[in-house]
Parts: sequence; C-alpha cells; structure tokens
Amino acid sequence: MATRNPEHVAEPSPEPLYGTVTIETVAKMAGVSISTVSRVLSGTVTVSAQKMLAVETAAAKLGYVPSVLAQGLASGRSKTIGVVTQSLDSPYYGVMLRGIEDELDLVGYAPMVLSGRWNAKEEAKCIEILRSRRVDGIIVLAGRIADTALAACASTLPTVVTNRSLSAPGLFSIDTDNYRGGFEATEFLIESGHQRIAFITGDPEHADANERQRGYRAALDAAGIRFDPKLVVPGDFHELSGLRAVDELLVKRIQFSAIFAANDQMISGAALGLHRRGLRIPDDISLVGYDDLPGSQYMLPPLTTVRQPGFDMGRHAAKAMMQLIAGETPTAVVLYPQLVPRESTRRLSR
Amino acid sequence: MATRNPEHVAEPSPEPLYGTVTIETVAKMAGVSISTVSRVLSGTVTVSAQKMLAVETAAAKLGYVPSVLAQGLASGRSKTIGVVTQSLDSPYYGVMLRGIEDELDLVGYAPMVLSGRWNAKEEAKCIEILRSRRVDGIIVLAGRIADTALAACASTLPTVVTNRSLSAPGLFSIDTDNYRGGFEATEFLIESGHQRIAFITGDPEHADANERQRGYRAALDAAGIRFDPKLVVPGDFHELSGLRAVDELLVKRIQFSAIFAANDQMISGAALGLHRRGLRIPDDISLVGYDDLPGSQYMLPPLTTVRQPGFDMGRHAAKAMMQLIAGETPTAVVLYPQLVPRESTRRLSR
DNA sequence: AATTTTGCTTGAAAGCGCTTTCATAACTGT
DNA sequence: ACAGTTATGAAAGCGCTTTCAAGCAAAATT
Repeated sequence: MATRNPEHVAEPSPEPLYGTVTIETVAKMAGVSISTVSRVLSGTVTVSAQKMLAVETAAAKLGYVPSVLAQGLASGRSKTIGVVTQSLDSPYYGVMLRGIEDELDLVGYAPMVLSGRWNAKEEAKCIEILRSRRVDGIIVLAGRIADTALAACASTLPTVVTNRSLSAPGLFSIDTDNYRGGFEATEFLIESGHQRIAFITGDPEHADANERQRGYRAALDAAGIRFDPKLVVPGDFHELSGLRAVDELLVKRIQFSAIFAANDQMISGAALGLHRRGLRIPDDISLVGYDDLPGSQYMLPPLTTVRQPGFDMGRHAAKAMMQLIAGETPTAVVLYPQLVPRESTRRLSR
Repeated sequence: MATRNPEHVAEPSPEPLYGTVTIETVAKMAGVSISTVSRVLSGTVTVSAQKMLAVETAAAKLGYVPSVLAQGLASGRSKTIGVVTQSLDSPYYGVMLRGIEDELDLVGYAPMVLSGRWNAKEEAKCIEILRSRRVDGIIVLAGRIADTALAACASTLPTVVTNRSLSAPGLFSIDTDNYRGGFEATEFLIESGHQRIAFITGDPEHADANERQRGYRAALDAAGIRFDPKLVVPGDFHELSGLRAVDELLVKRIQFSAIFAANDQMISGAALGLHRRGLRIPDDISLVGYDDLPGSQYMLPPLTTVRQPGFDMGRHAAKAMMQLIAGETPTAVVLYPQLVPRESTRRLSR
C-alpha cells in the first residue's frame, strides 16, 4: 500500500525493503518517539487514540514487521519454545508436534523443532543448541536423555517432557497410562479367547514401552494365564524389528494366536512377516498395536490398536509450558489411552 | 599488559546460571576485552595464542553459551532458516525435513519449521512469522502459495522452493521429474499387460500432482491406449480420498485392472476400499503409488511405487539455501524419481 | 478562586549481548 | 628511524523494551 507519489514520500524508498524498516522509521513517520511506537505495538500501556492511529497507519504503510530477535534481546523473552523430538519423520511424534504448534500459535510463540535422532547424545546437543538460541522453554518428546540431565535442564529453563513421568523443580511431565493401555490391549485379546499372546517389546530405553509390557504381563496374571517368556520378543519401535520378531517366533516354532506390539510400526512389520509366511490376519493370527497412527486405520486389515492421544498430549505440553513460563504450576491432566477395536483381531472359538 | 586485578583469581561461581554468563563475564575472567573474546570465538581474526587459551579456558569454566539472539542482532544473520511445510505429521514432508535438518546442522544453522496446514493463507502467515523472526532464508516445501507471492518473498529474502519449478531473482526451485515418474509408473503397468488403468489425482493446486497425471496420460498415448476420462478420479493426497475414489469407480461399475495414484497415501486408502469389496491385491487389482513413503514397503502387499528422493531433496534444498545466502548461484541438480517394483502389481496374462 | 495533588501520556536514555569498525599501541623489517 | 604489519581495546551500533522523570490536564484541597 505504499504511495507511489514521490512528493509525499520523504525517503526515496518505493519498495520497503524488509529489515530496513525499523521502529525508528515508523516513529519518524508517525511523528512520535520510538517508545510510543513500542507501546502501541505491545499494547501494554495506554496511548492517546490520535498517536495510536498515527503509529498504526505508519506501520501499515511501511509494512513494518518488528524484529523478534531485537525484542527477545531487549525483553529477555524470545517467544520461542524449543522442541526436541526423536525424528522429524516419525508419524507418532509428528502428531504431537502438530498439537504443540497449534497451541503455541495461539499465544504468539513459535516452536523450534530439533531432532535427537533416537539417541541421548544428540538430544543433549539439541538442548544445547536451543539454549544458545535462548528459547524460553524446552519440550522434550519422550527422549532417551537421562532423568538427571533433564532435571538439570529444568533447573535453568522451564522444561516439559512427555511420555515419561518424573518430577523436579521447573519440570513438568505429561504421560498417559501405558500400563493400563498394555493391560487393556492384552485383556481384550484374552477376552476374545486368546491364550498364547506374543508381545513385541519397544525400546527398553523408553519407559512407556516397559510400562506397556508390564500391563501385558499383569493382564495375563489377572486372567490366570501362565506367563511364557518365550512369547516376549525384543523390538525397537521400528517396522523391521516387528518383522524380525515374527520370524523369530516362527522359526522357533513357538505357538501363538495373537501378537501385541508396543507400537503400531512394529505391528506393521509383523504383519508383513506373517504375510510372507502365508499366515492371514486375523484368520490365523490376531494383531494389536499401540499408538493408533494416522495410517493404522488404513492397514489391511485395519488395525486394532490402543489410541494414544498424541495431539492432545502435544497441546497440553505446550499449555503446561506457557503456565511454567508464567510462573504457575501446570494443571496436571490425565490422558487415557483407549483401545480401538478394528479388524486385525478375531474372536477365537474353540 | 598487567592484569588490572591484583589477584587474578576468578570468582568461584559454582552453579553457572545460563543467561547470566555473558561475553563480558568471560572477558573479565580471561582478563581481556570483549572484542577479543568475540574474535576468539568466531575465529575470524588472529589472536595471540596466550589470550586465546585464556579465553577458551574461561569460557569452558563458566559454561559460556553465546546468545545467538544477540549475535543475530549485531551481525544481521540469525543463523536460522525458516521452513514452511504442509503439516508436521506428513510422512512425505517429514523425510524432506530430515534432509534439511541434517544439512543445516552441518553448517551451524538451525531450521525453524512451521506448517501451512495445506492452505495458501496459512503459508503466507508462516512466511510472515518467519520474517519477523529474521530468518536468513526460507525454504518452502511444495506449498500452495501463489508463484507470484513466492517471487515477492524471494525478492527480499533468499528463498528455495521444492516440488515445483519456477524462477525469479533470489529464488531457487528444486523439483523432480514428476512427468517422467507418472509416465514410468503407467508404462510399467502397461508393460505388465494392463490396459484399463485408473488414475487417482492429487490436489490440483500442487503442480507435481498435475505433472504425474500428464505422465500417465502420455504413457497411455505412447502405448496407443485410448484415454478414458472415466478412469480419472479426483483425490486430495489423503487416504480417505483414495478410498472414496475406489468406491466411485466400483459404484459406477467402471472396468479397470489397475490403479495408479498420485501418492502412496491415496493408494493406501484405495487398497482398503478394494479390501472392503472383497477385491484382492494384486490378484484382482494392481496398485502403483507415488512417493515410496517409509511405510510403503510394509504395506500388505508391499507397494509398487515411484520413489521420490525426499531426503536428498531436503538436503539439496538446504545446500542451495546456503549458496543463495553466500551470494552464489545454486548448482542445479536433477533428481529423478525411480520406480520401485514390489508386490502390489501383477502381470496380466490373457 | 488559587493552589496542590493525582493520574495519565510521553520522550529521553539506559541497557540487552553481541559484532565490527576505528584508532592505538606494539612490533617488524630495512 | 620510518613505513608496514599485527594484536588489542574502546566505542558505536543492531532494533527493541523498559525504567525514569518530565509535562500536563483534571481532580481535589484549602
């Protein structure tokens, strides 16, 4: 909206170059001090309607975009929240990121997402980078970094961690009841008549995976089914480990009628493994996953799984972060996993 | 040359509080000026070995982490590249993000990823936000934003756009040959004996989707197969639209022996649609997708698809950005899509 | 009615933590 | 001894926020 009339323009700057227009430019054009411009923009202090209008007009005319960098330096708040995820292309964490982004967007914050590439060392590096960029807080999604390291981080910067439970000053953790999720999944299978239920574990470094396994075990106990360690096969959350797990089970000729895996991705691998051996789902083997990834309802057959409220967890993590920053104690919310029965399981009649 | 401090002993400072340790703290402890500290840290100018050591020791002892914010303000370079993606949980763009992150990491830059949520307006908003944060450049992944808007952006800030081809000053675009990918996928099907090949389109706002369709059409022509508009069903890149497309095809009783979709996600939906109707893959219908998402090799059956070098595209986009920032003209690279035959297609014997 | 108090708007100025001239001082070599 | 190098510190910003105190009009006091 810049006037092209040269006589009205003081500076011969027809194309307002970004980065060139500063608060001072606006102040001059509006005929006020930069303090006033700052006040109008932040809206913290009352400014006369007349000057307010002048400033707003000038800012609009110049296409003024305040430098968040400068604001951050001056105010000590960068309006940025660092987020450490496992991988930028992880479907599960992706959903959580969406929740975080949505929530932060609402309050004028932006996330800076870095990935730890599934190892604690990289995560620590991410945190260091985020620190150097003076983020106002850090959200760690799951994370393999040690609890102590996280607590140390929290002692100097508001920190929120998801998918695990621990407490420390300045630290807020948000988790779902993985034990319960594991229990319900297993229980569902048992109620459907399954007795020989294999379990593919997640990465033992992730507490949530272990909790799910504990739930599996407890459901077995509750039903009076003897726990058979041969039915538990290690996995690492990725598809390939699910495929391998099935191979192992089959090669060792271990009997089972159902598989419960600590996440959907591994079940997906397991499904392929079964397919390769000519076994059908759910006719021969029933499958239950964990997470309910966006793609899981499109698996063939659609996967019975335990839904993790990833999006909501992301939102809550971001909300908690804002509260932490405001000096409040975040309100603890309880998020429950929920079994979503679909078509990868069948009732065993015998 | 003598230390101003009679006793050159540093403060104990047992718990170095982040944000409290500034360049000045380091300078004092090392007994030099802040200029020297800055020079040691940036390594741009030679500093005597003695002072260098003193500075490095002090910095290490204090746990000094420079403020990238302040550096950015002072130097005009924020060391941050803005990235506009479609959605933070999109599997395809996720892979590209990984490529970008990896490459930027190498040169000390960090990405700030924002998502346009599949619409041009939000994308424009993202760009505005990134601008306000004074990013040194913007990478747009695909994007629905108008070419002109992108060109305008590029005129004031180094810009790289993927998955589409256009040129403007300060703008670099990197794309794969979608026409060719579409052609090869279709050709593969034709060579396997298929004649009635349905096509599920992508979002017409994305140029790459249209190119793939053009390739489909061309392959048909090349083989002398009459193009039947009834075989082309609209999609929007998401799974559900693939499911709906199959429904439509089936309800209308249109004959076809294969489906080629503009991306893997839609094929996944289509597969479910076929499954629901009792049709088997590839026995009854052959399927070819596009992208080769991480999960596609675990589909049941594993999907024949056209691999997009997403990771490499991300890397090259980031590399090009660095060149743009350095004032160089990015070296154009050609990335080719590649057909990956798997098990969702079968040879038609007749 | 005259004067003091209160409350509000406003500009000047001091940073925030760095980079980057610029000028000075300390060394070279000839 | 004089120009030519270097290493170094002082100081001027970068674009904002945020005291601080001044200015001033309205309200309260005498």
